[in-house]
Amino acid sequence: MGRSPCCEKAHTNKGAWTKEEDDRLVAYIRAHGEGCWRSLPKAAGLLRCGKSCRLRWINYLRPDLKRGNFTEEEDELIIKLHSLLGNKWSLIAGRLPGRTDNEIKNYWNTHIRRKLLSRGIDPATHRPTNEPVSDATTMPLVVREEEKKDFIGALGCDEEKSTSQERLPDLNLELRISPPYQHPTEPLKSGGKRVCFSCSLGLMDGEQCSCNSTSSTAGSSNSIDFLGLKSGNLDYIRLEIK
DNA sequence: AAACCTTACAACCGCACTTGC
DNA sequence: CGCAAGTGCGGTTGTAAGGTT
Repeated sequence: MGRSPCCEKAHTNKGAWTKEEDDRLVAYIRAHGEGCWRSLPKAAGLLRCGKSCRLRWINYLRPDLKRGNFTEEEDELIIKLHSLLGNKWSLIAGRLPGRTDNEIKNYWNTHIRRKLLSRGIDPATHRPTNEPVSDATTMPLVVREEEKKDFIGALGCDEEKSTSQERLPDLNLELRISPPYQHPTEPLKSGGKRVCFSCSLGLMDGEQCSCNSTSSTAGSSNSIDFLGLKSGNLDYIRLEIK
């Protein structure tokens, strides 16, 4: 017996949402909060599938959505994050406040792909389109042989100790993006300034941000080039390995 | 003005993952 | 441990709007 359908398709509306449906959904979520999407449509008096309600809320009705055109800074950030993360739209959206994964995905497919192609860059690999394709160059985060050694070294695992028969331990290469770690009690580096994540990623500048950082304005020569996002020379060696 | 084409984006679908029993 | 339900994600489709012929 297979999985039951997520909703009773015979009794649900499809297609574009009406103003009345939007109002009902917003009113219900304001009163009861998000969650339990499966039971929400019935409780809110909507003839919609729970998934459809969730999508409508997340992508269109949420009050914290930015809407409007993407800025040049957002464009560049999306390109750089995509080169790091690939088609992980939800992760990319997590770095762009007020933007949704669906919005970024659509924007990528309609605008940025073309923009990169016009620059002679393959949007899938982020490499020049005229560059010969090989296994070592097709994936954004492929670790080449010489770089594997760096990884092993960074993990504190001496390769010489592992015989060819010995199986290397399974590595969890789940990547987490975070600013360089600074211990709260450690003396401050970088000219006595702490690193602000928003500023170093270019999401805010020193004046907008409450970090009071004067040296972290996007583009400033004093600011940290986090993972090479500013220079374009991606530095995944510094990505934290769990 | 009409037909056709292109673009943009909302919405759907199916699969994978997580969680609870 | 296995199963089912619930949820989230990414790929794809449908269609309205605008542009071109």
